[in-house]
Amino acid sequence: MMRFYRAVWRLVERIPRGRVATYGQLAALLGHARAARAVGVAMRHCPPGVPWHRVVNARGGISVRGNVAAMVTQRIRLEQEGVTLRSGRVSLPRWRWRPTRGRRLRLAALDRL
DNA sequence: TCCGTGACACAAG
DNA sequence: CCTTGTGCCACGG
Repeated sequence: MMRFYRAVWRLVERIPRGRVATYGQLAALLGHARAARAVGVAMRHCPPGVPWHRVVNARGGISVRGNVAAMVTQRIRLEQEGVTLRSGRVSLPRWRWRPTRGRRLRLAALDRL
């Protein structure tokens, strides 16, 4: 159980420092283009160690709900990594993580867990 | 098996 | 820019 969530966490761990990915982007990379919401739920149950703060919504904004502390933490951590926010949003063209396809990102392998 | 729950995305107004 | 409304879907009860 929770196969999808675990695949999401593993993928999030691949996001480099100073870069961000969107919920929809991660879902698509996992081959579930329409499961962006599920990715959000996966983030809410993130096990320690997963760089959840590098995941933002399609507009580059912070989507954390009902948790002011986490919301602030995400902004602080992103800034510490050099990601700049303007009006609470990051420029996706500038900071979006673009994984190199091919041997490195093995979707089949990710899907298997 | 059915049903409610979201850290989504996108289109309208 | 903001606010709704709608479509989507993995998960757990």
